[in-house]
Amino acid sequence: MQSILENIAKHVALTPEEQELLLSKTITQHYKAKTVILNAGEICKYSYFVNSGLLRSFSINDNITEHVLQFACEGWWIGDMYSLLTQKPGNLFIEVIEDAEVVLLPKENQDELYHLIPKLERFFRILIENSLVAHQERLMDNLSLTAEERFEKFCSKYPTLIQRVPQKQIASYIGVTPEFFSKMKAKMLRK
Amino acid sequence: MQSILENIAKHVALTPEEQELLLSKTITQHYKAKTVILNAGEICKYSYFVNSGLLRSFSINDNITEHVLQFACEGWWIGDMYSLLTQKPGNLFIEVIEDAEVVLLPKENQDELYHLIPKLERFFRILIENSLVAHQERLMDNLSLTAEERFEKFCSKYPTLIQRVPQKQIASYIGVTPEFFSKMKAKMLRK
DNA sequence: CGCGACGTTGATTTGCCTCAACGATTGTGG
DNA sequence: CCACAATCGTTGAGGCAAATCAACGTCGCG
Repeated sequence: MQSILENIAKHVALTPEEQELLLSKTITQHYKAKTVILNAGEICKYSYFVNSGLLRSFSINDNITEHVLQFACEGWWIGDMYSLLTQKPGNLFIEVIEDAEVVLLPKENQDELYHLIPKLERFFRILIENSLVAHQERLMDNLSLTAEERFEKFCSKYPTLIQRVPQKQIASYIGVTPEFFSKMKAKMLRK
Repeated sequence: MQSILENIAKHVALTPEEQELLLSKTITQHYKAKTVILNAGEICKYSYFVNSGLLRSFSINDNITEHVLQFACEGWWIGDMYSLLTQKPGNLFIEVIEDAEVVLLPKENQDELYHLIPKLERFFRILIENSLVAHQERLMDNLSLTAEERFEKFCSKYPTLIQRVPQKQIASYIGVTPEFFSKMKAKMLRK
C-alpha cells in the first residue's frame, strides 16, 4: 500500500512537522464495494486519495447510459474536479468497485494547506498537470483511434485493471457498448 | 487586447515589481498567419500567451488526418503540455491561423518564477485546473453527445471562433470529417 | 490566368449501436 | 441451503451515424 505521504514525496519533500500537519487535515474512511460516495447533483467536498481498493467516477446520460471518466486504485487521486473547484453541483458519480480505504482531504483544508505549506501547491500543480496531459491524450485517442486500438492501449496502460473491473465498465471507458465490446474482444482473441 | 498581466490579475495579485520581473522573463513575438511555431517531434520550450490573433494546436495521424486539440485567441494560453513538462519530443503542431502577437514564457523561466513569485505557482495551478475541467467535459461530450450536439455546444461556447476558423478545422475539433460536417450544417440550417 | 485549398453534394461502405434472446454467475431473502 | 431475481457477458439480426471516395464549383492568391 502506498500512503498519501509517499505519494506526495514523489514530487515534493515535506518535513515531519508538515507531514503531521497534513495528516491532521485529512479523514480516513473505509467503504464497502458498491458504495456511492458522491452522487451527481451533489457538491464535491473532498479530494479523495485511494489507500487500497478501487473506485471509479462516471456520469449518466438520459438516466441510462453510464460513461466512465476515471478508475482509481491504490495510490491514485479521484474527485469531481468541476464541482470541487466551483463548489457547485457536479454531474459525476463516484462509486467503490472494490472495498476501499480512502483518505479524504476536505476542500477548505486543501485551500488552507496551500497557504500553510506552499510546497503542496506545487505538488497539486504537478498532479493536475499530469492529469491534464493524460486527458488530452485520451481525448486525441478517442478522435483518432479505433475501438480496438483504444482497448489495446488501455490494456498496456492499466494491465492490472483488466481483471478487476467489470467488462462493461471497461467498454464504457473505451467508449463503446458492452455488446460491441464483447464481440470485439472475441474477434481479437481469434487472432 | 488583454495583456498577460491582466490575465494573471484575474486570479492572483502581483506587485508592480513582480509584474516587472515577470515581463522581463518573457519574449514577445509577432507571427504571420500559417506560421508553424511548433512542429511535432520537437521539444516545446515555451508556454505561449496570445495577445492578439488566433492559433491552434493539433496532431496528425497517418500523415494525413489532422485533429485539433485547441484553439487559442486573445487572452488564451497554448502549448504542448506533454512536451513542455517532460522536455521530450511531442506530437503536437502549433500553427498561427490569424496574424498574432504572442508572449513566450520559456520553461526554465517559468520554473524559476515559481520560486521567485510563489503566487505564480497558484496562478498556473488554477489555470491548469480549469483546463483540466474543460478537457474532462469535452471528453465526456465526445462519448455521450452526437456530432450535432457537439457542434451546438461549440457554437455557444466559442461564438466568435465560428467566423474566424476554417470550417474543416471546426469539423476536426468536433470530431467529424469535413464532408460530414458540411452535410450536417446544411441539414441543421433547413430547420 | 491558373493553381491549390476549401466547401458542397452524391453514392457507397462500414464501424458501431440497438434490440432481443439466452446461459452463467452472483447474491439475497425466505 | 435453496430458489429466485438480478446482473453480467455472449451472440445474432438489423439499422443508423458517420466515413470514404469521387466529382464539381468557388474563391483567394502568386
